[in-house]
Amino acid sequence: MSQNNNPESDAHEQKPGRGERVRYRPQDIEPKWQRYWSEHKTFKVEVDHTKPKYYILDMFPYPSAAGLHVGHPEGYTATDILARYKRMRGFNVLHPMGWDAFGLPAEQYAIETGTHPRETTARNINTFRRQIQSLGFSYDWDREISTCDPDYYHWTQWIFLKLYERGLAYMADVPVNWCPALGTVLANEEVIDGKSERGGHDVVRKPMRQWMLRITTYAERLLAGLEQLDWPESVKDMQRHWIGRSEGARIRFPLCRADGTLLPGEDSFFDVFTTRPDTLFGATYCVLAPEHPLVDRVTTPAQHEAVEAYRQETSRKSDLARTDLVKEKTGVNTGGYAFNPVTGAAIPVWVADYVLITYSTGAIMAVPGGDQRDWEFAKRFNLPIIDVVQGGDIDKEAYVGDGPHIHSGFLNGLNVADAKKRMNAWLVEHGYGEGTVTYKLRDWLFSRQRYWGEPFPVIHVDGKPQPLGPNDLPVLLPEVESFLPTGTAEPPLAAVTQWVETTDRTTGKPAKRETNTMPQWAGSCWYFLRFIDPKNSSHPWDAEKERYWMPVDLYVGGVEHAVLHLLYSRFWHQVLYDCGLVSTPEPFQRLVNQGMILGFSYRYYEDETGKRYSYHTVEKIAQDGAEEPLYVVAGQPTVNLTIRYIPVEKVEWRDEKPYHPEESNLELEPQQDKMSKSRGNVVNPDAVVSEYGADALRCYEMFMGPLEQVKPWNSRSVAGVSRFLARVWALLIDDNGDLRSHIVAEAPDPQASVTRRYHKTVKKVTEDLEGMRFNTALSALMELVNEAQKADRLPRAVVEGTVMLLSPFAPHVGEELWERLGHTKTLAYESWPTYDPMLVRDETVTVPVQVNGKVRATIEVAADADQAVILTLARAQEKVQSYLTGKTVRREVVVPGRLVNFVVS
RNA sequence: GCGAGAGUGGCGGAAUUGGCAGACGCACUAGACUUAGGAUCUAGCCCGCUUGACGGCGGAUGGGGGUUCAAGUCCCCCCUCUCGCACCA
Repeated sequence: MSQNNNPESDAHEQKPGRGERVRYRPQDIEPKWQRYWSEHKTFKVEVDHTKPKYYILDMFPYPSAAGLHVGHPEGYTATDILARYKRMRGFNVLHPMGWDAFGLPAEQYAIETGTHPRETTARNINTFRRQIQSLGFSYDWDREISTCDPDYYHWTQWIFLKLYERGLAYMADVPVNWCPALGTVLANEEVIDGKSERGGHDVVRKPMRQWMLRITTYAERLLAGLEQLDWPESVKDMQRHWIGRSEGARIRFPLCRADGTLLPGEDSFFDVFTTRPDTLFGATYCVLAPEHPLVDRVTTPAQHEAVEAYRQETSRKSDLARTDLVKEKTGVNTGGYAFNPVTGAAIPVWVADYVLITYSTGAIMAVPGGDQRDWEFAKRFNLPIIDVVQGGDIDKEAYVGDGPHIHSGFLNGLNVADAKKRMNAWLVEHGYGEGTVTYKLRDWLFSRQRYWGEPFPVIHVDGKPQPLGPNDLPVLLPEVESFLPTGTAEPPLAAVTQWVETTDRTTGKPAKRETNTMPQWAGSCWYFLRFIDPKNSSHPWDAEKERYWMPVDLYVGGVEHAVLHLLYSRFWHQVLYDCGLVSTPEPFQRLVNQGMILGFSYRYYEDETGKRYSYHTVEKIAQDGAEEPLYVVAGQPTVNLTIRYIPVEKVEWRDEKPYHPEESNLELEPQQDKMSKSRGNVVNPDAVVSEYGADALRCYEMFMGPLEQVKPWNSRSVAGVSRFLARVWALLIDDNGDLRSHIVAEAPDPQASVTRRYHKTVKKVTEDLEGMRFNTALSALMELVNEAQKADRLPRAVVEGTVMLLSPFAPHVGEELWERLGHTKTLAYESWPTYDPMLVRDETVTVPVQVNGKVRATIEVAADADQAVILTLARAQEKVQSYLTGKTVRREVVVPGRLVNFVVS
């Protein structure tokens, strides 16, 4: 493997510094301490009932071929700082790292190159591990796990069996997102605007036999469980929206003829869901989704052709086109009728794609007077609109507000809430439906037609799925000849005949193995439980260890997992809780999302002929319904331009402005974008480590701004933080590499400003760490160091405390200085410094004196000076006098220790 | 369209929650030390007016209004940006 990026290789050839000064050299000390931690297993933990536990977890990465980018260490640094801080506060800290190692890219790479995904994955893991370890994180590496390891997926399969036992796993024919280019089915969340999330290939709908997990059974609990979690409100909201609970009623509409007589037959009806059962009197037509099974039966021969044509048309439409809001509503009359149970009227049944087969029953009753979508449809096709709730103007739009019901028989005069109750009772009484709850959440499509995933512990006997027993686990992933998709919907495993063909142990009958594999989410649904007991070969985890460590106290990761990973994990955890296998109903007590780190990119524009344009001459034209605007040459709207990027390192800078390297007068447009190869704005952490060291990278990532915030990477600022670490170094170590002689063993002088600053800093850093305000904690440390630089004597206690305060942020510097202070073992378990509350308060304070709210003078007073003293002193100020003479003092505001304000006129 | 969040110097960002706006850092300017500096140190650095200078005066937290002795912070209206969701009946 290439050693080019190894932080141990010395990029900075020693220019003999003047007089051979011994300076801060991260290249020397960082590998030294990383080796120390690793050899001494400094961060190895076990259950210890004498200490409070703290489980702090990072979302484990998918080890991609690209390696770590600077976004990863942001969250990892934050958790590492807290892990180190908590250890020094006496907590038994569980802080593990592992790999989410099954996944599409390794398999796609295998398809392209024939390299086994296992090899690619192992290589990528090694890179990731090396990079992560070069940053000095205090993980307990003895707990490292990988989801593609049979010792791990053994238990993923085991949990699947638990789900199956409880009736939560089943097979069904579902219209799935079939992606011909990838040769696989994608989950809804992997499809964006009708294209595959990865690669942007076309996706079509196709019915297939699939494994499903009944997550909908847990909808209510997944919703309720959110209440007790210490998570960002926005994430909870996203989950609530995703679950999408809505209360309403199920109403049965029998099919009928134009004259209102019912059609015969068991299946001559359809159900609709409505949140507004109170508006049933205003239901003037019904709409079935084009995919609705009853469409054929409802459609009259005369309308058959038109309906068929419409269904064909919609099936070809992408989801994007179907949900495009700007377009007009479309639909076709089936010619059939439904019986409005409350009015007795025969109302027409239409087919329209604004009704989605995937939500609820795939059919609606249309109340154009009370629903804007129905109103638009009714206007378009001249369907009747009845006003059922007073308060709006149905000539202009549907009225969705509250008000007394009209034209509604027994509901007349009631408000919406009462009318709903009344109607629900009526529906039950007459057998036409009932009040009910519907969720947007759908059952989880749990199989993929892929090779690189967990095999299902299932065989098919006589065409029926049969779970294997726990002793048959793990079902190992077999070797395959080719990773190419079979071209059909058949998964690659189907081609491994020897593996597929098996026998049922209990009956001896021939059986076939399930050839689908589990989705990538499976492994990440429970990895935090395996970390608790990663080597256990007889159980997924030990129950007592689970009781000790769970729940995860703090979970840090990107917002991109706000819904899916976090919802799926919660679902599995609740099931495991019901099985009595875990002791907490929720897995992650506290969640924090780190903000994305952006990179500066530099763009220009190009037309078809290759002519380049600067952003000064380019105009953006927003397009309806499209994400990206159109770029044209200003004044020439016909010339369509393409965005081009110049990689950061190739940009030419003149007068602080970026220019094209080949066209020197072409000024580039600086932008802050998500880091990506195509934009040429990716910052590689290895490069930062080799230039400035891991401690500087860590500190810079924290110093950039609040953790949760999106923020741009600025390479020059890393140097500033690196200088700070060098100043800390120089504060303790002289040019010969010895401890500075002004560091003295004497007790700190409580009057010395550095002592007071130190105590304030202990307080500030401690509070900021508790509140995860790493940026302000670091600036407080910088202020302390600036102050300490001015002192001619530094008490040892202050110096040691300062090193300890800094050590969670810059652990290598921390350990090295700690050692040079004469200590022989790691500072990782030293007691966190404390402060003296008396020394945190200044004895005297500077108080501004305002006249009419403008500061005119400041006075120095004792911190506890009373109002009278302050006022007398304030009045005595010459400057204040000059503003008071000739004026009447209307009011005197004195906030002790804060300010004085004279209100005069 | 709906929901959430955010707008503070040239830049990243601070501001004890209503009390001196701009901490800390970057960039920049000047100086010192240097054979050298993309090293280090010292000082300056929101904007405008004014002063020979010390200084003085005024303005400023997206825009407008309000409450208050006092507003970046609280209230109302508007604008912009970011991120989710998006025909969910």
